[in-house]
Amino acid sequence: MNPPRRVTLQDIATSVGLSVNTVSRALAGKSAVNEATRAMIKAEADRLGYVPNTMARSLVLGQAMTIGVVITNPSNPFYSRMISAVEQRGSVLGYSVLLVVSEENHTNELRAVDSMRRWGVDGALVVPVQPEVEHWRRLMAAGTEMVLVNRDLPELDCDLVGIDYERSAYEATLHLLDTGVEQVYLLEEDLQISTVRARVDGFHRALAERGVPPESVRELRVPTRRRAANTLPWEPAEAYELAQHLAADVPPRSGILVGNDSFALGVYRAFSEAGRVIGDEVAVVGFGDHPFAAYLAPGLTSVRLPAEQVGAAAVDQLVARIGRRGSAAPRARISFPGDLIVRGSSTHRQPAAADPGSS
Amino acid sequence: MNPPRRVTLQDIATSVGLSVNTVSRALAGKSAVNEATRAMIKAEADRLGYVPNTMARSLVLGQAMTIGVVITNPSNPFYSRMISAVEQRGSVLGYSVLLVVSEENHTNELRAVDSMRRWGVDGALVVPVQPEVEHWRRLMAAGTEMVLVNRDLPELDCDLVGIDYERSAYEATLHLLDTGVEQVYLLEEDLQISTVRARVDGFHRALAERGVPPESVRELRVPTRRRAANTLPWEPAEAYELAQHLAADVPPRSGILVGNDSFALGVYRAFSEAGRVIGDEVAVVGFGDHPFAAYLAPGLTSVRLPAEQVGAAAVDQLVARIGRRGSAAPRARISFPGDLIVRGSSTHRQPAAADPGSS
DNA sequence: AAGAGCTACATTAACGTTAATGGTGACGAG
DNA sequence: CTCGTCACCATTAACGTTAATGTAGCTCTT
Repeated sequence: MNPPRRVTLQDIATSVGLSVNTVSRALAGKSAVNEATRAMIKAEADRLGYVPNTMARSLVLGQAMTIGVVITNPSNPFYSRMISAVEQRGSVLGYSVLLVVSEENHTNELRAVDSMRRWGVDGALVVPVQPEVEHWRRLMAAGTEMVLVNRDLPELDCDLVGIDYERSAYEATLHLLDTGVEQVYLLEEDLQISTVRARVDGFHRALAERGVPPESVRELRVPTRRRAANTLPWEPAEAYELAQHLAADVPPRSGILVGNDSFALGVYRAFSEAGRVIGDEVAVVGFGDHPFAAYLAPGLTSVRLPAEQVGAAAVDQLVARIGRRGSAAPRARISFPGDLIVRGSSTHRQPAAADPGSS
Repeated sequence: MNPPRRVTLQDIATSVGLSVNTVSRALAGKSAVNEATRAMIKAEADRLGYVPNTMARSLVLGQAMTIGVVITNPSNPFYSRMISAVEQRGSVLGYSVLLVVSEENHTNELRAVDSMRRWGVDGALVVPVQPEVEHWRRLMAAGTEMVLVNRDLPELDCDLVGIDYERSAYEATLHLLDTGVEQVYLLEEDLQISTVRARVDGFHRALAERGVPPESVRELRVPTRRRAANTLPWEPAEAYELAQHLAADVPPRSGILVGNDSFALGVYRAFSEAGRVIGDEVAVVGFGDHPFAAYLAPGLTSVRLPAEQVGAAAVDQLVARIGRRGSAAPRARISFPGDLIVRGSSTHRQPAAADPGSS
């Protein structure tokens, strides 16, 4: 009834009457083993149901064949898609994924660093909660390769794989202005992170380029007061409350750029309740192209983010770093473009498009 | 420039002039160590920046202090919330999380089993892709404790922690009937999994209890032909196409129970485009209470699922199993009730409720 | 035919940790 | 004074794997 003891190389060795090392080399496909012997050993290994012990192997090889992934919140569609890609790509390259969820919480980040160090992961993919960097510095100082994902930490000398939010916001804003809006609003997350900063920059660049006067622009931050422990960090609820005031004040021919599609949900509801028509008198553009974006009425114009590409590229970059350990390669910054998907929410004075959205 | 060699017990031992074992016992808080000596050792450990090597410890202790989590798709809000809870609860109990994403793909499940066995995880939390069980049987036979989450595998003698979908569907259907609908539709996932079966059962029980005649009922399966590798497994697109036909045929005073909220998105769009009013002539009830449910127009009535509770309970159950290894405790089946959140989509002949939804 | 070189295996050591067992000095009891 | 006890620490072995080194037997050379 006791759990069956695991089959080891020793078991196979005893069974076939050879040494442990020969069995190891045979199964590892190395030379200096007679092919007939190798076949015999492999057959016996199969028969006994041998599975190599990764812990023991990692211990002696000095590499864990594991990458740590520190994510803020898997409920964010961007990150959930990214996790899938990371796990898939990692497995192709022979790496397992050790997951830690920070929930935008600094204490959890410290826990993550501790966990990574204890396991001796070869590298870590990190979506940081701004702005502390000391713990990450410790992790890197301990010899763990690290790649930031999506969010940058300017103070940290570390690779970054993410999205060109500045350009995406720039293009989204231009699109908003092209629809003929006269008043422009920005609804952003109230977080001190690089992604928000980049989107705000792109927003400003577009406004400057088109000579939009300051009085035609208003920037708002949606407070991210967390309600419970396990709620979404970017609740539509917060945006909804803010948008209720907006729905009462906003003049016709207005455009709203929202930092993420969840906020857009709140805006939709607030404006709908106020009897104001999105896509007609008010244009809305979001970020993330969440699964629901194409199915709202009207469809939500949104910037599609290549989360899978980001995840796969981040793994590749990290594994490359692991490969050339120690060599102080210069900091890499890989960014992917967003893709503006135009739908009914930003096609003024037109009925909602029938197409679920295409690039 | 080379990565700094990791600090080991030996380093501390040499530094303080004691044996490795004494240092180990001192740091482990065990007896047979002078308190003054212990303090001195701890100080030196801190000074050198010692971090215990989990691999080495796991190897000698014979337990990995790791639980494997095999999830089908983190983009499903239910699973993403569950992952968070699992990771959090696991960390409290001292367990790390090794994540594998199956993407509803059997090959990935085989890969997951292999990974779990190689790592020698103490236990695994599994959301299975029906209906093969052989590989799971192998995993359990190898001594890995296992708990199924959300989806059951009747053929497997294994704990299950999930949702009482039968009861939830029963109640949701009763609610639908209570709103006065005369024709009832069921839109379900086309998957051979226990959750779908349970919901269908609950649906039928409610119909039977109210004596709804067969000609007033229609059951439809939304084909889950995967479009690309990394799309959602339950794309609203599939439901949308199906609902387009429905929107043309469905008589007034109809009710539609959909297996998940993503499908509801497709239904909303199809009916909206057909000029039919949800919540007025057609009632819709979904499953999952996805973040967008409260923000659609009208708000989507949906069954809220306690994903966090399921995740935490699954970890607890697994850890309990690990604790009493080998003792063939009987199969446990823990299920949590869903919570029907009534919103505008199922309040016939009434304007959309102003409240974002409460239990 | 003897040394060189090769093949095919065995032996030994190491990775960092914990558990089991050994040993030494101080102290108290008889 | 001697023996046992206890506190404290050292020594040894073990977990399962891989790498480095050792060795026996064979073949090839000259």
